[in-house]
Parts: sequence; C-alpha cells; structure tokens
Amino acid sequence: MQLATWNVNSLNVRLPQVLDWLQAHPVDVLALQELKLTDDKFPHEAFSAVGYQAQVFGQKTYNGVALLTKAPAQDVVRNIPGFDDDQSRVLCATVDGVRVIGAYFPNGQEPGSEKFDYKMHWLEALRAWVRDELAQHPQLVLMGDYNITFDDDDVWDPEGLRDTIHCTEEERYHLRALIALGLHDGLRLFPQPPKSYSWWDYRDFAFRRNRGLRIDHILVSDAVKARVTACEIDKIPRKNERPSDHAPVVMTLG
DNA sequence: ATGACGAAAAGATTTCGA
Repeated sequence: MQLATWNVNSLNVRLPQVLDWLQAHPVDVLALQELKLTDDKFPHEAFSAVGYQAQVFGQKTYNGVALLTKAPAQDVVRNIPGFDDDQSRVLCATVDGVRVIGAYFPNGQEPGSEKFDYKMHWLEALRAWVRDELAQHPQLVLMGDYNITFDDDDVWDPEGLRDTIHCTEEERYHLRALIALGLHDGLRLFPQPPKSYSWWDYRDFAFRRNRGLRIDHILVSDAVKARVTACEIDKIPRKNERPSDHAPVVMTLG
C-alpha cells in the first residue's frame, strides 16, 4: 500500500500534473491540499478515468482538500468535529483498513497575528480529535501540509528564519505534542539526503538554490510504523513548468 | 525595509500564501 500527500496550490492549474503524477505513481491514497475550488468544480471524471474515486471538501479561492483513493473511502469526516470552522482544511476516511487524515494546517501568517491565534486554536482542536481517532483506530496516518518545521534541519536558513512563521517554538510545540500522542515522523524513519525540503518559494530561484522548508509531513501510528518500508519526497514535480511550490511526500507500507 | 512569484477575485490592483 502506498500513500502520498501533495499541496497542489490550485487544482484548476495543476490537474494535468496530478494526473501525470498518478500515472507514474499509482498510490492507493493521495491527499490533496489547496484545491482552491468548490465541490461542484471538482474534476471527478478525470480522476475516475485513471482509477480513482474522490472525497472532496472544497472551498472557493482558498483551502480545500481531497482524498483520492482506489478503494472506497469509509466513515468520512470533514473538518475537526466540534471545532467551528468556516475553512475547509481536513478530510478523514478509512481506506483499506487505515484511518487516513488529510489536512491543510493553517499558515499563521505572522506570530502574534489573528491568523496565528487561529492556527494555535486549530492545532489544539486537531490534537484532541486525533487523540480520540487514534484510540479507535490503531492504524492511523495523519498527512498533509502542516505549515510547521520540526527543527532547524527542516529549514534552509535556521538563523535567518529563527522565530519566523513555520519555525516558532509555539508551532513546534504543537507538532511535538502530536508526536507525543504516539505518532512518528515518517520521513525520518529512513535516512534522507541532507537539506530535504518539501516547499520552496517561487521567488528568487529558491528551488534551484534549495532554499526550502520541510513543512509537509506524514505522521504514522505505532501499528502503521511497523509496516512502513519507505518514505521520500518526490522533487521531480517541482521541476515542471508551472509547478506547485510544494513537492509530494510518498510513503510505502508492507 | 521592500520585493521578489504565483493564484484568484475583481476588474488592474489587491490579498494571501509560506
């Protein structure tokens, strides 16, 4: 079984690339973030033509998430139950016996801002809910665009970006608190090339210079960890014409 | 200190992302 997560930064723009990628990487589950389209605009036919069904939780202009699956998605949940939110950020479903949560974590914009407060509250609510899901579903995967780096190894310029958004202690506390629920950072279960990032700014030739951040993650429960045989970032789509600024992260289970 | 790039809504600039 293979799972992947990819922030596509507009599915309207990136649909051909997502279809191409699926042909080359026929994963069982692909979590998409930043669709930037409403449910009625979702290209179901294009995906069914290549063997995927889609659970969609869209939104106009911003946010929007989907779960593409080969097998049917069961017990679907949209957003964090009990957390009142007008932004479409979370889709959860059981696929092939694995509880899969695809999430687009809030950006937070700037420490101290209203959006940063929202991010903190969202993270608090997410953790309480994931704790419950984990108790019911030992086989659990939480993947998506976290908009948080674990530590300096996830940051191309740790000194220059210290305490800036994605790199603050407050955000990293919440990431560690998710780990403390009994989750594991999938990528670091395996040796990775140094300076492995999942996002690069469009500006200033950041990708070419590998000036990036690792903010897209796949976290797995103990039971899933025991099955993981590989996890990697696929940088190839970032080299395309009109790429997303994020690269997919892919995990293989035995 | 700012903008640099890209996407989208609105309607050519502005807001947001990260």
